[in-house]
Amino acid sequence: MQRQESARSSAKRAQIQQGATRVFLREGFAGATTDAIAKAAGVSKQTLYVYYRDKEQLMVDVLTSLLTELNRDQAALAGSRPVDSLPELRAALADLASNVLEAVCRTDYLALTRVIIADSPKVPAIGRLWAKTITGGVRSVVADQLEQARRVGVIQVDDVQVATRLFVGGVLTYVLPDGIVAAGGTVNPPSAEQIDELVDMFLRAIT
Amino acid sequence: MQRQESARSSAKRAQIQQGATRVFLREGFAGATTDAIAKAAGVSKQTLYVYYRDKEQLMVDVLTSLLTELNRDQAALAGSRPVDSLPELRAALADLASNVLEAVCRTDYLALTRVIIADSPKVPAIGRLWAKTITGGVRSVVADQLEQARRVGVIQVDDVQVATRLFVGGVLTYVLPDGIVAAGGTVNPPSAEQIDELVDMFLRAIT
DNA sequence: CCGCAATCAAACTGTACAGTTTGGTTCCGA
DNA sequence: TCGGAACCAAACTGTACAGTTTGATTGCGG
Repeated sequence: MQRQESARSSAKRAQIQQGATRVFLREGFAGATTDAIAKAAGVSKQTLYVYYRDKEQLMVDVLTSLLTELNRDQAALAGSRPVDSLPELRAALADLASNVLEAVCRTDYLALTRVIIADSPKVPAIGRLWAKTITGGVRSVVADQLEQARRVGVIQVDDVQVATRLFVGGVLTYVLPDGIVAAGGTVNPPSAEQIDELVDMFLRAIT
Repeated sequence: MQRQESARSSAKRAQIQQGATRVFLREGFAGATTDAIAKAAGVSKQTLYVYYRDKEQLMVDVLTSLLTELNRDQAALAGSRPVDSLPELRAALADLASNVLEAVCRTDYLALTRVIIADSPKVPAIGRLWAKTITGGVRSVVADQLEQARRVGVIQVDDVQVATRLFVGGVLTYVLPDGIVAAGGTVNPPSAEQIDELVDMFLRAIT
């Protein structure tokens, strides 16, 4: 039987998680020393090993938490309003795009992505979780929105999946490839005008 | 005065580079031990340090070579035919897309990307080189093609840059986010039909 | 107030690895 | 055939670090 964790000890665990998160995102797996993690968490190294078998399991826990949290945020976007006119769809897509871009531009997020990419060969489970929750998540939100618009005849499009890829790809390309290699530097998301232009162009393709 | 390198010694250097390339792409910077590199290159560890000051400089050299080589390949695509009709543009874009996707799907390339992303915080120069040559390179090829088509009136589009992003993003999204975290596994590029559909859809946006 | 459980700091152990040193071997030019 | 330059294998050094051990300290339930 799994032993129940007391309030006190689960608080400690959270404290460790928080500290470890900071260090892992800043330094990556290899660069993060257990001493640094313990210090960042305000916890003795020894305690750290009471809660986690080893460094790898700690990182898996940290990344899993971050991903599920991000996934929750996304789910919030997901319940996006049904549309029944073109201007409404336009607004919905622009909104979606700017939300996603803002989220992605947060330094944390870029750091997380970098860490996952760097270490996914070592911890494939995390890579798969990432693919499912994040990229897959955004795609499914957009696809749902488009599918709904198609059903009510706002747009005409043969293959919603292809349309989704075109849109999501176009949006992400503003930030991803360059932002991810730009050391610690923040990336600035594109302006509202740029987003609008992209959305307009995309809509022309599917109306 | 810089001493001239003999034919013999530059052959050794190339040999070291080749071995190091294999190991770095497979293991990343941290994971690649100098012993493994020496063995893969068929060279004594000692010789390795005759040619390179340290591991970091060796990796910079390896990545720089790979990037400039890739850049050359791309330049070959760049001199793409001018078009003066829509079907020609369609064919040119589909061609471009399938070439790029094929290149990107090669395991080497994905591994290279992963390594660069992982280690760019440590070696920012490489990150910048990557951004300039690869992502920037593809974008500029596409932008040139579109600009030319616009000049001769084949397409109408306000902002060629935005259109370029939409297209390149749409194309890359087939492979990048998932392929890069999928451990060593190869990714299969999308079928010709999928590419065609994407191109058609894109063209509808800009005609 | 007692005693146990959680925590702590700090020192310790073992291993992995970058980079060096040593002492030979091969090969090439004179 | 000699001498030196490039190369080799293997052993060595120093450091960084994951994980452990030790022995003291705190704080809470009873």
